[in-house]
Amino acid sequence: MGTESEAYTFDWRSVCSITSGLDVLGDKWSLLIVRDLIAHGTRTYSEFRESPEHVSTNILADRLRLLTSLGIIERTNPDGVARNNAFRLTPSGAALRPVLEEIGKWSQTYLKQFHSNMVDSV
Amino acid sequence: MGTESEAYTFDWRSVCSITSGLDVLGDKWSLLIVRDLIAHGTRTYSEFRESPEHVSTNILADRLRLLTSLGIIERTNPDGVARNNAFRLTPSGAALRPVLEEIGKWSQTYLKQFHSNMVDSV
DNA sequence: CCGCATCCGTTACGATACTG
DNA sequence: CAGTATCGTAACGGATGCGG
Repeated sequence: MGTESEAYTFDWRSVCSITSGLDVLGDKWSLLIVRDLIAHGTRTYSEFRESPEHVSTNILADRLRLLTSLGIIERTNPDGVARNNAFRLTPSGAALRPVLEEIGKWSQTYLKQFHSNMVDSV
Repeated sequence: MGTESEAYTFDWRSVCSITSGLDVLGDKWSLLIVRDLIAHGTRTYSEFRESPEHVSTNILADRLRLLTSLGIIERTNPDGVARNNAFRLTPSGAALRPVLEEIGKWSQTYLKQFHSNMVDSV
């Protein structure tokens, strides 16, 4: 298939806003990219790779493309070459902070019994 | 494999609380089960199936088992037969309400341009 | 009927190797 | 350094079967 792609086509499962949010963000990696950008401001491809969860390259590239196409993240130098061209949050992406905060608070309260060495974040 | 199973074993990707939350809830279905229980109080297996997203039976059974094993949901009649034995939220599950609210608010603000007939919920 | 388990084709994921 | 190609594995999703 094409090496370049815009136009992610979404199959929205229903008109429910929660469902639609999960259609986009309901996976194990997308919100971690947002987390890294909240924590660090900008982040290059290889810096994302250094995060402790160690996302694989194809998943990372796919999610960066997806989040970019939805206007959640963007390149810091849109017209530059990819090399050392970092990503940052758009206002849409920055608005995900409360989602991450609530997930973090819930996990610390209700998941610690299953995962004792858990730690704060964001 | 076994018809009965407790003991879901989790591979926590890191000590980050957000990551751990996504290890558990980072998929397209688990939080929709929680949504239905917030909206309706209790819900039987077949009632979950009637939700507009139409989860398939094996996924639903798997998620109900997972959420139960983590103490997020429970049977209304723990010692009764499965038939017409509804599920409800535990305090842990009820505490996920702010997560769903934030996802819903974000989607209504930033996803409506991609999904115009989206609607409120929870 | 209701609550699943099983089967099976399709899609997504994940590790690694490789390229401009 | 920023990805893409490949390929084996796991998850998903629909259909169906089956016991209670």
